[in-house]
Amino acid sequence: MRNTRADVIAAALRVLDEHGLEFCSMRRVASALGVQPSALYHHVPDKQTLLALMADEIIRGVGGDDAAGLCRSLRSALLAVRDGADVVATAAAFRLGASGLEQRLARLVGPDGASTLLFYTFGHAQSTQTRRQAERFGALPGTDPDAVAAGSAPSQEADASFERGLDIILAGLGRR
Amino acid sequence: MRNTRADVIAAALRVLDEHGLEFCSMRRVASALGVQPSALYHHVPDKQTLLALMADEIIRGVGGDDAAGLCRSLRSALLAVRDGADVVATAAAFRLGASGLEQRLARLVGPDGASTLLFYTFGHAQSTQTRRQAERFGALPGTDPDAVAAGSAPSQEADASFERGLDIILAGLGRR
DNA sequence: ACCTGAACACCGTTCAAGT
DNA sequence: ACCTGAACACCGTTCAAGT
Repeated sequence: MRNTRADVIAAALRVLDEHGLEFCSMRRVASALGVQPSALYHHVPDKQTLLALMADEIIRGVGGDDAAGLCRSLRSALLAVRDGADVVATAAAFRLGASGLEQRLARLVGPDGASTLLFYTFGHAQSTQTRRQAERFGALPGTDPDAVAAGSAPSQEADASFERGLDIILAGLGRR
Repeated sequence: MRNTRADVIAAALRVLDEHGLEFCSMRRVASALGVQPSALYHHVPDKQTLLALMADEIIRGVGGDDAAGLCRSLRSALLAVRDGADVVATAAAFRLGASGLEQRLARLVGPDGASTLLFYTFGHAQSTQTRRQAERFGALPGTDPDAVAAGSAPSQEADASFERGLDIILAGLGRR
């Protein structure tokens, strides 16, 4: 037995994190595995399914006691791998609601609160990752080069911004 | 003068609406225009720029007096063309904040309120469009076939769901 | 200015065939 | 069961050349 499905998923996540979603092709995953592209189809029916399996892996272990904790945990899971928010958001649209995460949230804040929190969390994470990549090679207007070089200022402000938006939604949920 | 940049954008939007983002390739836009693929590069530097121009066109005319009206107007613009939410969300990430729409919102509800509302509106619209497409050929679990056939029930519930989430965020914003 | 034709370096996926 | 090799129908983009 040369490779297993778990090997394929792990290799795909490595390629994703190193090169980004745009270059995470079946052919590249295959070559990262030292195998022909066609070999992947023995483990996975198609690319869409592979992306869904990657998404499951990315959000595996997300948890928390309250709504805010759950959202923070989800957010940090999405930000842990390059383009993670994109991968999970796209895949979650097909497999309804990110692996029961929506149900867990719904139990805490109701279905409307759950979807509102999820849309916000995914949107904010996607925006953060897009900005990160723009800074990586483009020098975004209005960005302090030193702060970018330090690598801490952008994520610090992103964290604070996320908390402020979260507070707004939670305040709205409390009003009933 | 055979074709202008506006012709290219219009053709691209037609292809998008008929076939979806997945099949909205430079080659298909070219053939919709009766022209060779390479001809497009006389009007547009690359595909990413064409998508940004399409996004500008999609949200052209979005407006409103208050935050809720602005969000509703944006939402209906996104839903008016197939995969519109995806196209605008991706392009808006590069050209900051959907053509000053974020600034307009920020003036009404502050910067955190603006981004929270935008993340929510884009996320909800994307989810609605993904569901629509799943229903189009896959029969989503838990969906009433008659309601799908009628074509009104899904969008009616989507509208109501959008309003409920909007209310939550606006209530949270009012609390300050 | 606008377009053609040909090429380059890629894609996802299928399928017979090997071990 | 797992993989190779070759093929098919696509991509985005470049570039010389035509009118």
